[in-house]
Amino acid sequence: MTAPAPIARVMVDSPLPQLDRLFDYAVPASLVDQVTPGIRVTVPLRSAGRIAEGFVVDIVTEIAYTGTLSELESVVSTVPVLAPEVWALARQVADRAAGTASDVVRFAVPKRQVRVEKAWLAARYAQQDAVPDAGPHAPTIPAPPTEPLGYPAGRIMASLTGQERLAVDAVPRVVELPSGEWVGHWATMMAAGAVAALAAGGSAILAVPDYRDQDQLLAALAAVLPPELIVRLDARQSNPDRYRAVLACRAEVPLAIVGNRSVVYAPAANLGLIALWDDGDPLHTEPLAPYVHTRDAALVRQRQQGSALWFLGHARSTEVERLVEIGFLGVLAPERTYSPKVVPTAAQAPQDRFAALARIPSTAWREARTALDSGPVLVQVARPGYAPRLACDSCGESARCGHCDGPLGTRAAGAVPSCTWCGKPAADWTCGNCAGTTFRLVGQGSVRTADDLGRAFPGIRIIIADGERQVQHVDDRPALIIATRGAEPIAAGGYHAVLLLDGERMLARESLRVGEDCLRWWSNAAALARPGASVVLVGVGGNLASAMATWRPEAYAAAELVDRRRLRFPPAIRVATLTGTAESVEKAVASVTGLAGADVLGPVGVDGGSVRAIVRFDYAIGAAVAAALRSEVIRAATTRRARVPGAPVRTSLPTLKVRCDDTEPFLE
DNA sequence: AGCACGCCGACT
DNA sequence: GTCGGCGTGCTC
Repeated sequence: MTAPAPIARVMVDSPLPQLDRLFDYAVPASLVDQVTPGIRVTVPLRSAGRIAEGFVVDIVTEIAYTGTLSELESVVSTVPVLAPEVWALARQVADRAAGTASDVVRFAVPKRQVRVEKAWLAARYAQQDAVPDAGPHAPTIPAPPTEPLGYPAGRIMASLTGQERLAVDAVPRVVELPSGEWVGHWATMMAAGAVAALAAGGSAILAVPDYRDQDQLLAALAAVLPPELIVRLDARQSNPDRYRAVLACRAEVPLAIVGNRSVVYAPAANLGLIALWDDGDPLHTEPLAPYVHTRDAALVRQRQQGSALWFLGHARSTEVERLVEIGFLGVLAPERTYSPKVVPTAAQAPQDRFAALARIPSTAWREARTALDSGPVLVQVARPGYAPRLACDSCGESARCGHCDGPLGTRAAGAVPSCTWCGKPAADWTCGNCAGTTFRLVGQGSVRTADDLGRAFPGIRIIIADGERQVQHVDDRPALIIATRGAEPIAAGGYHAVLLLDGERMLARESLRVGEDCLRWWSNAAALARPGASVVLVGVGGNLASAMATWRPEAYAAAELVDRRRLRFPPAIRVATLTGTAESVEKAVASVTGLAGADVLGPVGVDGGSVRAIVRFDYAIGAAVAAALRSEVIRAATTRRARVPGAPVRTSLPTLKVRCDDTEPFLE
């Protein structure tokens, strides 16, 4: 009796939706001992001639397919780069988003690096040959965290052993690490979660939105874990480094894996914790198809692998609030209330002449004046540069770029204005409306605010921190730090006062999420203040100001969610935007209109002759809607468009695009 | 994507 | 009769 011939189930590495399923191939005898799940192979596709790359995702002996099987063409390498749990994750994430698994696998598996693979294989065989347990470098698994960190004793460890899903209210403080570096308290909390996971025998995936956050987290981790247990995996690394990191994740020992959004796809087989910092930050939204938010990928993965799941933040996103309200997430709050002293201030005319000079209200000016006697003061502004906008002096029209029609701004006092879109300087500008040649400045950027404050506070050190001038840390000496939102440095010991200046301007942005975003920007800045320091919120009232003043961001999120439910806006429901030819969008709409719990807005015409429709659907029918839309995408990709006489024979543009859970579906 | 299969007009 | 046009559909 011969053993049944093995059959490899292969995911073809192609972006085509019609190839997004498994293909079965006979494993030739010459390759049998090399073929394992996760390896890269090449396979013939559609009779001889065409060779495609793919990943073996499974090896079976029986399949439903009754046709004649082709054979695997070759093994690209024996390194199992697509871990089984990552494949399962990619499949389900793609299904949920009506996308293709190979699009998701792109985030999980970097481009192949032969040198890195060879080094990894060599190290693995060396390890296998070595005497077991003899490694002098065998890392010691850390003991569970003992520091209470402001949370009830034992809760961190309990959440890991109980595989709890939690919204964690971060402590709005900065803390000093043993190294002398100051970081947000949240970073030490995430590090504690990682230590707890490792102590319980599982790896931790820690996802942060940007590199500044990542630096804080890495510093906090370095204080509690040996470096060999920390893996950095982010998009800023070179491809070889990323590839090395992905392979390193597959170690026997549990690891702390740190990175930005795509780290959620890291191949951690034994997963103890997935923790996300600041899930409301738009950087957690993947800008590539199928546009899956890190939060959603984490939710899928948590269910598949059964780890603990933490969403940490100062402000609570409406998405997390919804999950709390339906009982899917518990809440872990600090043992006592840590609230920054927030002082909402109307944008009243300043009485003080110095304050008038800087256009800041008297209250804010007084707070800054007092605080500057003893330490650094943070001033948060909305925009970088000098004047974010220019207007024609005679007719008042906004000044536009002569090349691309983008808005003009200035970067420094007296500087030649330049386009904020294309960057081209506009040396001899004439108004397109009235042919005027002089303009006036509109609004204040970080540089102009710094100039004004410099005059109001003569002799005070001024530091500007924005996208161009990155400043991560400042010391505890008196200084005015003018920072654009999200670029605030961390001050040793915390700021002695925080002024949030451009609230009105930030709120003027047209967005469904504008309130949430502002609350996030302001509370993240407020969390950099030292205990007892004043946080002055200028020119903002209403429930946003009271949410800040009472430090109850979840109350704001809850109220916001009530509105979204009433209006049937996300995240109360899910949405999918369908873009494409009138015919394909109509068909896709028809495929979901029969489902109870789905309704459609549009279609309406958009630029370029396409149309767009928005499907709103309840979470309960998400799988059905995504499946229906996905099959419409395949249909649109495989059936040829009806020929228009006289028009070009065909275009290679896809006739239907589906995007699920767009954050701003109703704008554009 | 590519490439084979298939069903209608000009050719030896 | 059949050679080849490209529209249609499939890929283990």
